[in-house]
Amino acid sequence: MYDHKEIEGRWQKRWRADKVYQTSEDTTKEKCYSLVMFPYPSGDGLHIGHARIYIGADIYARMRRMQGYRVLHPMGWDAFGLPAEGYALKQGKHPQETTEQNVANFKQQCQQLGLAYDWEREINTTDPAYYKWTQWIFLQLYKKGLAYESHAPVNWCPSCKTGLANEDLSGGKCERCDSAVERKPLRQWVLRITDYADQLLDDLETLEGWSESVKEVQRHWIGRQEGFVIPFVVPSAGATIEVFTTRPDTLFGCSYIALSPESGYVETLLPHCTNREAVEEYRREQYIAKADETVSSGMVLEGIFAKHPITGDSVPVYVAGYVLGGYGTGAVFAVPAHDERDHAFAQIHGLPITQVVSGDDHLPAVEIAASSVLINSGKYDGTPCEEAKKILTEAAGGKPEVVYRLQDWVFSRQRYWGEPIPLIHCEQCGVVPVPEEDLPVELPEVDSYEPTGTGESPLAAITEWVSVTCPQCKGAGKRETNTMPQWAGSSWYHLRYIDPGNTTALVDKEKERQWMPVDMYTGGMEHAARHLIYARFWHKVLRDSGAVSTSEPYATLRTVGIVQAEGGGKMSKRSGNVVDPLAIAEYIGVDAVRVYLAHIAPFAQTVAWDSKGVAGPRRFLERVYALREKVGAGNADKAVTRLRHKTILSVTADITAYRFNTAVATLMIFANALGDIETVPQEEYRVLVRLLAPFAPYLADELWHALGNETSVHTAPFPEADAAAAQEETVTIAVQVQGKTRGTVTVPRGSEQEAVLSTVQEDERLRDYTNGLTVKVFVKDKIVSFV
RNA sequence: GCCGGAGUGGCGGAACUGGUAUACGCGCACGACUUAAAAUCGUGUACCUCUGGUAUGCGGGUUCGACUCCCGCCUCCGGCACCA
Repeated sequence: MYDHKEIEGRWQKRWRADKVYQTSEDTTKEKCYSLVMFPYPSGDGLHIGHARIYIGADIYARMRRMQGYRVLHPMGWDAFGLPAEGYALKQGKHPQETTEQNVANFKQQCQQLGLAYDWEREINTTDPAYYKWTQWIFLQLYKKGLAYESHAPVNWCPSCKTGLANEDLSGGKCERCDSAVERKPLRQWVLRITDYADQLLDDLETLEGWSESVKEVQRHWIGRQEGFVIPFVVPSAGATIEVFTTRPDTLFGCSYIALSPESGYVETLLPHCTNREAVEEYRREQYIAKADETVSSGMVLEGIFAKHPITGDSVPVYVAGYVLGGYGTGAVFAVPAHDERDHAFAQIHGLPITQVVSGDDHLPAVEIAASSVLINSGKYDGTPCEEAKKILTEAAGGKPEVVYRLQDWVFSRQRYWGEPIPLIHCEQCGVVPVPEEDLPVELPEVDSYEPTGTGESPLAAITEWVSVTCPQCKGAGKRETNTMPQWAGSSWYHLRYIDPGNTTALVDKEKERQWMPVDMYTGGMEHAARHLIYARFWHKVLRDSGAVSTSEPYATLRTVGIVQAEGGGKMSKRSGNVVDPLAIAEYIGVDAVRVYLAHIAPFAQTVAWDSKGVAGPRRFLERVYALREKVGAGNADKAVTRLRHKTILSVTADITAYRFNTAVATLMIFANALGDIETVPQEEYRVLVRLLAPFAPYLADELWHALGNETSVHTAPFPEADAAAAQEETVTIAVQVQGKTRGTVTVPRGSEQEAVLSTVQEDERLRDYTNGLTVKVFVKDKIVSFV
């Protein structure tokens, strides 16, 4: 038994002292930027999911370093945001203090896991030297007109007491605390991410190293939809309602107009309707509990009628809960015969249901058949639907329009623990950006940082911080008191690692070109529609302002599968089934935990923890350790040498493709083969130890030194194979009769059909089977098939 | 409902562009060592009516040959969900 604790402690110290994992500046080497999604350092420490991500990326980065790449493999802390602040509140401490504690703990745990990070490049989003540049990027956005102030209703979490972006919701609830979210009009800063919607969508096609599933999530999140806008005039109010539709062909089936409760049109029309109070009351209700409202909810605007743009008929106008404020124009024309929601609404409110498309009589008939034509549509009767879309749009004075599901990014939080938004409100000059030379705007020390719930950040109460001189007119000004969301710091951190100490620029241009883009980005699928869209957006803005040279930040993306609790299901503190990777490592060693996580399943696949299964990897490492005593002079026989070359080839290919599970299996086969021979030739063992090094870095270095090496195995060259030497001299080929395998024959590699057939004849059983049959197919070195 | 992914031994999984299904590991059984147990090592381990036959979620198809390709279903997991 090897003493894993002793070995781990010794090598950790040694690696640090020898700076084994320092990033190489040798630009003659090919670069490899391997990045992991940095964690929010919670009070619970690293969990098994972190470990699986970091270990996978670590195996890859370690192999690349040994292969002679110039590897950048850094780590940092995403320490601003609601969870950090919430944790500090619970502890009754300042978030600064708890963040420092948690970071220290995480860092120690990362080091224990043997992760080969270059700690000289460690970053922390809460460090003023870091968030100076987060604020700087915000100013660039502001100056480009990509940040704007809005008073529109936002998602408000009554428990977190802050406004949230769409991306912060999950099923209409707060992603953090699961509270039902209300709609609340609030002054806020919003980023114009929709300006980049097309680029974010189109450039997905260039990301060959991304899985289709992540790209699909992003495509859907962006939700580009081509349709039409049609104007409906409301003569009594002197207003025009523009509705968005993908089905202008159904215009003759319009029974009413439905407006979102949040729609500006409601505002415009209110003074002209006779039931103003009731409508306002209804809107208020809708703002609060929107989640489970049915299609039926709605209220007519009495006295208001829109003019049908083709027939000229008067159409009633409703405010309806089912119409979204943030999609299209916030107004739709309703066709109860051909839309399920409109149909349900019309039935409840007693509105006409007129079928205008031929086909299915069972209403609402939603699908358009290729043969569908218009009916009940005046002179347009008989026109095929697709054609009618254009014709009716034109007749109605409408035009084509593209809309997106993606909405602008609500960027202010009414909380303390975040980057202050670097703007000043001046009575004379309006909104004035903080001059770049005055950055960072540091978060002030406070006694109480609890959220207020008033829609204002706790910073608003700190008068001495809020009151400033206007940089423009030198008059009295007030600081913006909202802070940025947690997503801000993580939207550009990949650039900071490249040049962590820079005080004069976001990133040095030369260095940026030396490292970007990130070659291998490893993390969780949960960020597919959040962090990964935000980071791509900021990166494109930075490209447009010349700060970065690439259009996309992450060339290849690898997402990890979830580690479930023993027997399946989610790990949770409540169920008491949380597996702590470091606690396991206490008794079986870090190397065994690493090998276990690598071997258990394909990296991207969900897998359940198996407490019995972890013994296997330790046994394997024990066998490798025991082999050192059998190492001696001499050469291996041909079979072993061939296996060595085959092993090198497949382990290298597997790690490159993140197939760690099969890489481990291959290593086990090789190690088991060495276990079967009397004296293990040194050459074979040297290869085994180096192939093992990315997986079991501690034991590998121990064994490497036992072989007489002075420097770390992690700076040794990764073994290379001779493809020819990996070739078998003989092959076993299958003999099939009518497609069934009846046996095999072993022949020299490359044997022709005649030679194979004569070998078949030598086998009594196969001879009987194949007697009188003809060869249908012969594939060299693979099969011979008789019929 | 829509989109994406996956169904292979008792379990996690392997099988590259169609070519010997079940690698590797866990578990289990038996054996060795031991006073005994643990640990370790060795052997075996898809199923059956076993000279053969049947098995990769189910039903078809293409092929000399299908886990792999095509058509139609079922189940599970993940994401989005009043998107006009």
